[in-house]
Amino acid sequence: MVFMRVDLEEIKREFAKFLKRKNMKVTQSRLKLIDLIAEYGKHFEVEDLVNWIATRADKNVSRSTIYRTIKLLQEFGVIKEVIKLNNRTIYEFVAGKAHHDHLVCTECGKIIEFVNEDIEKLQDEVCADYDFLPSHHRLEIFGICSECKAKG
Amino acid sequence: MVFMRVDLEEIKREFAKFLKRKNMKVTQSRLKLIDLIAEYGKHFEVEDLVNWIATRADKNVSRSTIYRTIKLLQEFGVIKEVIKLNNRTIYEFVAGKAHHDHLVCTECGKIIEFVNEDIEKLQDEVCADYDFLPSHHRLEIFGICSECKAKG
DNA sequence: ATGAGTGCAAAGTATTTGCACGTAC
DNA sequence: GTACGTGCAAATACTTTGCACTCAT
Repeated sequence: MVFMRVDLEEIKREFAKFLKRKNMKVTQSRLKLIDLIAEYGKHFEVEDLVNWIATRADKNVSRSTIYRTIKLLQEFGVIKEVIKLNNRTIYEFVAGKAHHDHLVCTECGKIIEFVNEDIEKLQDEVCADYDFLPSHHRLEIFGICSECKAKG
Repeated sequence: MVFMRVDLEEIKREFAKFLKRKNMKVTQSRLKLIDLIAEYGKHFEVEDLVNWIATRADKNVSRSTIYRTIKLLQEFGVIKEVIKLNNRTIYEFVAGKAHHDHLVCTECGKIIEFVNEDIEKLQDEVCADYDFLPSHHRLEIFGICSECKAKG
């Protein structure tokens, strides 16, 4: 269980505003899903999340609604697709976190986050060179983590 | 039609060696696929490639063999997964090319390649900091390209 | 009240696999 | 000759969608 430093209630209030701006309804399911994702943990795959939620008799949200809401939460910005490896997509709950990139251990699957301002700056320079207007980016470095390296 | 500067025959000879090293057979299909991918063009999605190949009565290779061989070609290093966007995977024929990263226009789908040695160096530094042994990486910057920006 | 949201099951995509036949070695 | 590779069709995995019912406004 990971405790988030962010205020979930605050996120839900902001999400409600976001929905209203889009003339969409503020439903129980949509708000519940934020709680559920926060409780589930930081990184997740949709399928695992769906199965986990299915075991919780109290807070049922269906597979379709989960998929539909995840799209909204991505648009809202509280969730991001972070890793695309093989055919798996790993999402991340990023509320209140600065942008960061990832080191992915191909041995044990561990995901290490890092921030490097210089890399970000260089990316902006590259974009400027190509007259390209960046909206977001994804940097994944695959390899072997310290622990797996030690194990051989 | 993109003309490759690399020598396809040379690549096929090397791929044959690679297969022999793995005690696998050097088959017509496996070699043909290299020609077909080179002819098809630089960036491709498997499904499009499969459909295009299906139209060529002379050089048929089945969907299963294409999927199976693409894995081998990735392992061999002549093909890379470059973009993962939505549920599409775009592969790239990278023979004889230096490593590079991509700017992806979310408007028109155009892919611009760039190389930035400084970014690569900084990545190595990050890995060193985390005692992480990198094998490869993928950097995708999404945004609007110059032309689409001009169009509004 | 009414139109958007939900859950279900069915339909789509993309990819993998089991099996009988074909081919490289 | 024999094991590996291939093509086919079926299976799998993930995601989307049509529809009847429900709920937010």
